[in-house]
Amino acid sequence: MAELKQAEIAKLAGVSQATVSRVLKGDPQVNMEMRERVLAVVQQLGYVPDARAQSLRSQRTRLLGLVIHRAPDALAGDPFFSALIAMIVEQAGRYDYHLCVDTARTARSQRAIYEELLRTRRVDGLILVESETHDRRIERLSREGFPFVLIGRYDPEDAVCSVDNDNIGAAFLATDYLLRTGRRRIAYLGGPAGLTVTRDRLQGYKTALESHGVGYDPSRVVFADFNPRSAASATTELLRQNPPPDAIVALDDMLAIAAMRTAKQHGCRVPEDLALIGFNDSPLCEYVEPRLTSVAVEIPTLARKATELLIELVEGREPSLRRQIVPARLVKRDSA
Amino acid sequence: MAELKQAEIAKLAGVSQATVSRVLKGDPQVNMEMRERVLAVVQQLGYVPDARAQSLRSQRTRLLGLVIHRAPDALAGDPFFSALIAMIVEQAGRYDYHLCVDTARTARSQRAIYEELLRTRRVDGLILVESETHDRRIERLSREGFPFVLIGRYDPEDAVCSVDNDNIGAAFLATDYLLRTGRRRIAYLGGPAGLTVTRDRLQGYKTALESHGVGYDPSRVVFADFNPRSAASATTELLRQNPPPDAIVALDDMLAIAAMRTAKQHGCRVPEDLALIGFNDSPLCEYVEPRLTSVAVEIPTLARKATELLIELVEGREPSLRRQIVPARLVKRDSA
DNA sequence: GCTCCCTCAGAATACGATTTCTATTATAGC
DNA sequence: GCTATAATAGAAATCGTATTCTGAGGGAGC
Repeated sequence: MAELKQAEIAKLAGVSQATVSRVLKGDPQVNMEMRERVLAVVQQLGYVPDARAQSLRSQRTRLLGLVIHRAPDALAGDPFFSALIAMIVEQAGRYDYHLCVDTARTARSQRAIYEELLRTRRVDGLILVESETHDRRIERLSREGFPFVLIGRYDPEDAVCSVDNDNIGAAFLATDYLLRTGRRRIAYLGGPAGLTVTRDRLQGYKTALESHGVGYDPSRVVFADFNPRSAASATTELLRQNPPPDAIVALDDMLAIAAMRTAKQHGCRVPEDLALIGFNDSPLCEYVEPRLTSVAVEIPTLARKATELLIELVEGREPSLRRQIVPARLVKRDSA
Repeated sequence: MAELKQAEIAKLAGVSQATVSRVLKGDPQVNMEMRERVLAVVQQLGYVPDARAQSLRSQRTRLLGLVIHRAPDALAGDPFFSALIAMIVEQAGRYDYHLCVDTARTARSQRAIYEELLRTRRVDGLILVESETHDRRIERLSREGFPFVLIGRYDPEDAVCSVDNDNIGAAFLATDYLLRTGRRRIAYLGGPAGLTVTRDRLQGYKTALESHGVGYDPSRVVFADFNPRSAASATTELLRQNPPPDAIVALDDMLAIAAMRTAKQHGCRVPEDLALIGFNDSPLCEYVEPRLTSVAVEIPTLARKATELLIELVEGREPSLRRQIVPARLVKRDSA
């Protein structure tokens, strides 16, 4: 099978190469007879245009980028990301885009990877997750005018396109529920302190406490990295207090489950002595004992909106809504 | 910031564009003085070559493809794939390759996506997972001479490059362990019957039974799709038998955990009445109650070898080993 | 002193598509 | 019947880099 190019098709169809291109692009300026002649040959040979050449000429790769800021092993067990990736891929596919996934464990390699993706023009746009409160990537990308969408929130820059869970509302929901069911010594187990999501949920937690007239006690707030050891030691710190908390709102299900294990090891009964609420409503929740109550964030919606928004930016349309909030809801199970 | 091209750099450094290209490619045929002059300008302006142009000219995109044959929602909760993706990305990055992830839920879209990735030359090579016993993708790719590596095994074609867990050995390990601990009515809960991995592990299971002189009973073998309902109903089918099995070897941890839940709902005690062993040693195992005994497959090793093998193929080197087997080991916990 | 070869850098071309420009033909308008 | 205009397809330029081809200059060998 000889290498297929538009030139070959053109020769076989007895037209010029420009015409072949026009037919394939659906240009209306080409008459029926020619169009059919070309399409016949294209069909017969199964010709598909070379994406590399298209990319160069059109300055578009039809590739979107997703960079995940975690070491591969911290990512490995996390169902949030496989869901996110799957949904973005799915959604991008609808518009004929593909997804390029990268990871970057260290801060240095993070910058390098953004530099590379941006400068080499390998991708048309980027989806960012796990933003920090002062995020150099975001400032950089904004300055360069490179299309990107944030999954999460970013305060300083107002023009940044973002799609976010209603994290403040979600944490409020969880904390409020615990308060209503009689808990009073509610602790907050956050992720890394620099993450926007950690701060937003802390905010919702505080607001709920206030609305019930329960004092906010900073010693009941701890932070952990996304690994079991860190989560366990943070939980232990909470449980050692006197009196110990009677409930924990955790940043995500993995942390909540790690806390559950630790609590059990300390002889705590869940939910009698300690109520637990996680985030993400991951499949895990159903499988642990007791089943974990969790705040469901709609990952598919999040992914869909982010992807659509990014594609709008990439294709130069002005998005109708630059910031979108996806509501969350509490899924009650047995742990709280 | 004006558009940066080699031509601009060349002008500023007072050399030809060809020289700039040569310097950046590390061509030894260019003397020190010029090299430094060019590099100075490159550094100063932060110039990085355009990947699209490089792709067209060199006929290489430096992109590898991974196509996952599951509906996004079946993928969502599965930690195996996030681990796999993370590790492949990591490994590919070492060689300056990126990863493009696609999903394809239906058979038709599967073929379309392979067609597309292959014909458009958007990726340099493909990693295939979850191969079937008669896999048209594989035959197609082989015929076209397109570089690809299989994670899994494929019998008919001998020249196919693949990296696989020692699935037969692993299932033997699990089954043998159950037999040694006194179980006799051991069932096998497989995935979709067409998958090679389902068959290979069935093979190991059978061999172990035979080696202990325990008869193989086909009614103790059931298959399920990768979703909780399917797993639950397959398990129920097993438990309804008389006498019911006293152990289940499941194809993966998700299935094993689904089986565990179902068994509990039927009033079965685990492991007293029913022992359970899963596969993948995912983080889940630690979190369920009782903790799940599982066969650990080394996902990082698998991903690393597959990626390295694929890159060898892509770059036209003859790989030293076309088929590699990664050993598995049993991680004993509380469920068996 | 001349040739030969070697080193090295610039000029030119190729990669495969898209798009602008140009030319041809047909049609309309008067 | 002649020009103005549209419709349409071919020719040519372009995207930014890699590489082949070409030529200039210098050193070695006789």
